[in-house]
Formats: sequence, structure tokens, C-alpha cells
Amino acid sequence: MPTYRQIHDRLLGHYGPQDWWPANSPFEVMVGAILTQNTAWTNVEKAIANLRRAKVLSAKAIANLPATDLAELIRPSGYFNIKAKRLQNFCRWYLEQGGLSALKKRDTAELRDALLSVNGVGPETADDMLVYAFERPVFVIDAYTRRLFSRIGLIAGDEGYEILRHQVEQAFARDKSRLERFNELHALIVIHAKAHCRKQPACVGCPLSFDCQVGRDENTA
DNA sequence: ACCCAGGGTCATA
DNA sequence: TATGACCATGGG
Repeated sequence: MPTYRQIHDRLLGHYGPQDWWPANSPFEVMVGAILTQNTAWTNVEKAIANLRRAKVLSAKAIANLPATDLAELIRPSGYFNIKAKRLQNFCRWYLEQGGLSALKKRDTAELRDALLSVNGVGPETADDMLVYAFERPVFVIDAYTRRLFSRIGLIAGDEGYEILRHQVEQAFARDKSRLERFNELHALIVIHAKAHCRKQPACVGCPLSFDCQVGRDENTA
């Protein structure tokens, strides 16, 4: 049974560095993190392109936009009514807190709690922001990660989010460059899942030498 | 036609 | 604490 570190190394060797998050600024990372909730990234790209074209890809602009206008711009990303509210909740909070420069000064644990206090920001979204916008060494747990680790046998699969996060983070606790490891591992797992989608009957050419089928929901073993 | 995507919130038991 | 309903577009 491979270790978390071996999984990281094998995926990295096979797919190469992913250079995440695909965004032009920390704020754009945060917008994308909210828009990609349970949504394909290709749809998020369209929504972000709309925001950029409308010149409202900033906290102030989004906070001051009529909710119905914002919803229309982000329509391609799905759940557009609720996500318009979430984006505005977040942007107003972001401005109240003093913006990026003020947030960057906060301790990681405190910043995480603050992010989680925003309605519409859950654990995965907060951790996406912490790693890819604030460069803090936290590991993001998503559905793919649960499937992969449980099918390999490293976890049961029904553990709580925090339990899993700490378990993986502990595996790299003494790693000098664990931020880069957490950054890559999450991105690699997502890319790996996309590479082995529903079109294939098995995890063909799996770099983990294991038919993990991360891109499939069923098949729990 | 069906499945699900780089989740989160809220009501209910 | 633990399910279930709900949110909604777009690609395979």
C-alpha cells in the first residue's frame, strides 16, 4: 500500500507539475473557488470570462452589482442565484476585513476560521483559498481524494473532513516544502480523475499501478 | 435520456 | 450526528 508521499511522487512523475490555481490573481482564485462548487471548471471559465469582459472582476464591483445582474453574468457556472449571493457575501466580507493585504497578515488557523464564517464558504472552498491564494500549507479534501485514498485502503472513506485533512497534513509534517506538496497533490488528484473519466472501463495506464477509477462514483473497491 | 462536475446550506429526526 | 432536499448549467 503506497504512502501519501509515494502517491504524490508517482502522480507528479506521470503528469508533471500542474502550476495551480488557474487564475491571474489571488482574488480571482477566491472567486473561482466559490464558482467551482460542485461544478465543472470549464463552466467556471465562462463565468469568469463574463465577469472580466464586464469589468467587474473585483471585490468592490461584485459587491456593488445588482444581484440579478451578477447572477446573469455567472449563469454558465450553474447555481447562479445562490452563487451570486455567495460571491457578494464573500466580497463584502473581504472588503470589511481590509482586503488582501490585511488578510495576508493573519495566522493560518485564524484566517481559516474567518473564511469559514462567511456564508457560502465551506471547508473545501476555504482550503482552496488558503493554499492557492494565501499560500498556506493546508491540504484540500475533495470527493476525488476520498475515493482515491479509500480505494487504495489508506482511509475508510467516511471520516470527517478535518480528520482526513489532518491525517494527510501529518504525513508531510516534517517536509520542508509541504506547501508545494499540498498544492501539487490536490491538483494532481483532480487531473488524474479527469484523465480517467467515465469513457474508460478501467484506470488505464494508472501511474499508481492500481485501478483506482477516481473518475467514477460507483465501484467502491 | 442519463450522469455528474475541483460543495454548501438548511430543515428535519 | 446524520441524512435529504435544494441549488442549475453544460459536456460526455
